[in-house]
Amino acid sequence: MNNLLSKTKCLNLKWEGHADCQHCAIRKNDIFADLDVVKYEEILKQISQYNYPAKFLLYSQDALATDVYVIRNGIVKLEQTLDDGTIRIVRVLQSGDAVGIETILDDHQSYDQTAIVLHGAAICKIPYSVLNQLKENQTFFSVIMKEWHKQLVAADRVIINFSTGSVHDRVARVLIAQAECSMRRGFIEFEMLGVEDISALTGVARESISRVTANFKRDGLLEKSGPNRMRYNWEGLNALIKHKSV
Amino acid sequence: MNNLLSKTKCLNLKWEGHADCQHCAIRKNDIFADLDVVKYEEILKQISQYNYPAKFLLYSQDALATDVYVIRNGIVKLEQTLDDGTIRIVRVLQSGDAVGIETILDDHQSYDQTAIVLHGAAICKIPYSVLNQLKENQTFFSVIMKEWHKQLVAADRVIINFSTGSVHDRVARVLIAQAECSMRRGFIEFEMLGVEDISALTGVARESISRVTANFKRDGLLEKSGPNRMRYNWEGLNALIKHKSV
DNA sequence: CGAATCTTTGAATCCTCTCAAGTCTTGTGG
DNA sequence: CCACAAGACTTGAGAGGATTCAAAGATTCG
Repeated sequence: MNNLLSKTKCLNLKWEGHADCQHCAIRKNDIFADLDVVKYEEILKQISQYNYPAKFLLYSQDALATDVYVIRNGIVKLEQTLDDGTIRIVRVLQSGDAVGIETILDDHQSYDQTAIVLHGAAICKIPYSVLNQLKENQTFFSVIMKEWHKQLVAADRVIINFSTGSVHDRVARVLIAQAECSMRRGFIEFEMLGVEDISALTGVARESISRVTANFKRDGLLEKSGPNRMRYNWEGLNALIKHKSV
Repeated sequence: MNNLLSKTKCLNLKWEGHADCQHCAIRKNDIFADLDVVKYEEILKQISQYNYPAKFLLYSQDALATDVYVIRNGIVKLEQTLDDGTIRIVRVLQSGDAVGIETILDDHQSYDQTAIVLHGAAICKIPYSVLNQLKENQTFFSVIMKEWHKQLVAADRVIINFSTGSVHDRVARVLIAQAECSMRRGFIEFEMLGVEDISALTGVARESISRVTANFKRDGLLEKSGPNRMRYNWEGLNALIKHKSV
């Protein structure tokens, strides 16, 4: 545990003010899409927005669940520690996703996982009290359903794409997922996950991950383009998977 | 796909009448825990209860989501087919769990997985129309939240317990989960999952599963006690895992 | 009872892990 | 701004584990 804390950052948060939900880019996916304007003002004040640095610990497993976080920009991992101390990432969440959605459960217990920011992220923090006020709202119901659903899809992705098949395939699928994510934003390069994280995401030894990515680089599928940044070869990466499909 | 259908059963359902929610053993976990009695009667009529045999196909991936099923008794697997034809079980659901909960999403799309009954199961079938009527209800909100949460816990269990570590450990954890399930009901034996299913649950080759279970039998941890039935050695099984911790 | 399906077992190969050492990065303090 | 230390990544070699293909043995169900 101390070990974990020593590797994560916890201080010096940049306060970005109250959330500007009116102009939020992801508001179409947002919890506050159809609230009436009167209640809107009061509720808004309780929501803060921060820029979190990489490795920032949002909350840890078993801590009291007090806030739901909504990712405006960036990536957050949810990880769980096994009996033998192994860490396994159970989902990777992105722009528009909710982090710590179990806060909304009535007997709002503790968080199920530890949430850590992967790449610098802009995140809104929504206290339980706000969520509680909204439970009467009709549209809130369906929006929250969708959030739960997104969590499930993310968990299933870890099972199907990242925990199945050879190490070669798993890593290829992780990279493709990363590339897809930045392709959507028009980039041809992405911030690389650390070997440690890919290992925790795939359940494969660090060294094995390293060997495979090294091969990808030699084959011209990946190319370093800066600190922690990779330029990728989209067709090449996808071909790795496609070839396998009988 | 045809291959799949040929292995599942679809016919000769025994109609068990409208659900008897008043006397339902799992009603404390049930969707209808706190509904007022007036609406109760109308809604009840739309819910059917069946006894499904093993291997029964409840619905398949991509079929239109029309009903949520609630397991009163038995086990249901949710599986997903990968690009290369591999089948992976993404969760195993039990008494009290909801199957096909994505039905409740507003744009009620298709099912995300294929649902197949593992061991004979008593299941209630709840049409979308019923769910839709209930969305106004306050307590319905929190009950449904819990159902989503249970799904996530089940998915995480597959990642952490069944997709991590050596084949030996994964199989041991599958057996322990099965044993736990029947221990809760006071039995010292349980219905064994087929090799095929354990394989799809752990992402490990059938033959490897077989080898490991064969060893468990030799070591006196498992003992055949009937067709598909196993008597288990609780301490022995758990010791397999405990020893590994640190 | 027999056919079809599912399970067990063997042997060889391939893959992945482990341990260990060396290289490269990153962040910090002088 | 450079140098150093800590941490992260790469690489090698050997051992152990898992997969594959193939064939024999059990079970189940009609």
